[in-house]
Amino acid sequence: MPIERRPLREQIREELLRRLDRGEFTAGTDVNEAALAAELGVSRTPLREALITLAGEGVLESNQGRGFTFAPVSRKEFRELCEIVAALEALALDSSDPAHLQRIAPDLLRMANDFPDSVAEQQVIERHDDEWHDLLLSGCQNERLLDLITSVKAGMRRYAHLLAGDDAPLEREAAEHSRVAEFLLTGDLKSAAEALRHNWVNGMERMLSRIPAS
Amino acid sequence: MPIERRPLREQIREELLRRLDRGEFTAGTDVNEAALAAELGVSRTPLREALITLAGEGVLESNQGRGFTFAPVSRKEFRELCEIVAALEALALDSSDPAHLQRIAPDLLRMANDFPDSVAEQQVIERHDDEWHDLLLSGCQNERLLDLITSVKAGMRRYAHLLAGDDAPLEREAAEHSRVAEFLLTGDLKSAAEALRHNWVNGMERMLSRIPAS
DNA sequence: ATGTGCTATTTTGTATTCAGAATTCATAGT
DNA sequence: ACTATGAATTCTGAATACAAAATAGCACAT
Repeated sequence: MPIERRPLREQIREELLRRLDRGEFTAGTDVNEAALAAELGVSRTPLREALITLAGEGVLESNQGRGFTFAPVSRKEFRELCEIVAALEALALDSSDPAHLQRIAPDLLRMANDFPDSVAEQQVIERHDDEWHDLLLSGCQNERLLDLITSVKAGMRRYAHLLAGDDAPLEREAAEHSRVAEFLLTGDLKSAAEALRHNWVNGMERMLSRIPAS
Repeated sequence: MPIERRPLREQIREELLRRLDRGEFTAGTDVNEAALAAELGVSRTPLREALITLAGEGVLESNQGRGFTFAPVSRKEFRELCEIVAALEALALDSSDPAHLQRIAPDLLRMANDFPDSVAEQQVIERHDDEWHDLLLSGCQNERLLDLITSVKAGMRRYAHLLAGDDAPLEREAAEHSRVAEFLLTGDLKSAAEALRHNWVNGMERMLSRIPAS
């Protein structure tokens, strides 16, 4: 097996995203580079590099002379992000091999049905959801598109922990995933893409109330 | 007037993009940080920061221990990028205020008609095209989407200079812009979005032959 | 001629240092 | 008490320094 060797900035970026998932950073507050670097046990240089990429993904904002701040959450932005991801995943579906989609449809259906029960911790639920979407897009040949989707989703991680603890959405989510999978089974791509978009928009509406009014 | 004060990394990024437009960097070659920094008259730190953001936008690739290389161009990637931008601009149109679109439609039409003549230099043509698209999206409220489009388009700049010198596409482009504008005039958003997508896909097909076969 | 192992050089990745901007805090004046 | 002014401090932005990895060159063996 190849030994993993990745630049520090990437590891830092991922660690920061993990902490974001856990809600360790409150939106709107600014980053103290020296303190954070010390906490992570690295120097400011690779930390800043990670911060810059995160700023490019919309997770942080950078203000001249004032450093980086965790971008404030807002219903407006969350709506915007959902619309973007919906469009991008729909495009990815569009440019996937129909045969492949039909092949993975049973797996998608199975995954949708045995969704984690509501007592599972947030982390598990999210991972499950991610895996479903990853499988869904596994046939997309447009690499740039897949990268882009990953990047935009990173920008949504700030909202992840706000969802935690609400059970109702879970079954709903599973039902919608099933719907998408069923359309794929019958080869009805158009409807599948539509259902997928509906999943995002609907999921968004459900979560919206949990986001503090700007 | 407020004095402009922007971080060095942004200025460097833009300068690099400008040079890319002029075809000063050949795809596939790697960046020598020290040399480039010296040439730009800055230190390696802000240069690397710019390189990292450009890598995030797909302009560069970064390999562990080997630094940054200008991402190679390929027909496949160009096709991918066009599809993405087409989808994103269509979404932007979708989430624009119809009234505003109808209001700017005459201007869009005018701009499309007095496109720069074929002897104009590439720079002028590109600027004109950009302005048209900027105006088109001026009514889009989805800020994240606009940022994303800008970012993806940055990734396309590597292909800009490959197009230079071909006249035929020009009139064609103008005609298609007119079509979009006319649909907007009549308020037919659906068709306008369709025509816009066609413009991207079509423009792509036209340019494809100019890209060296991977 | 080809390949292997070693050394020297170059280049990246990270740490540290330095200068200047922003913020804070205290003080003086109203 | 409240505002304005200025020094002290903190923090960022940029430059420099250092360590480790990669590359290139060369001698030597096959």
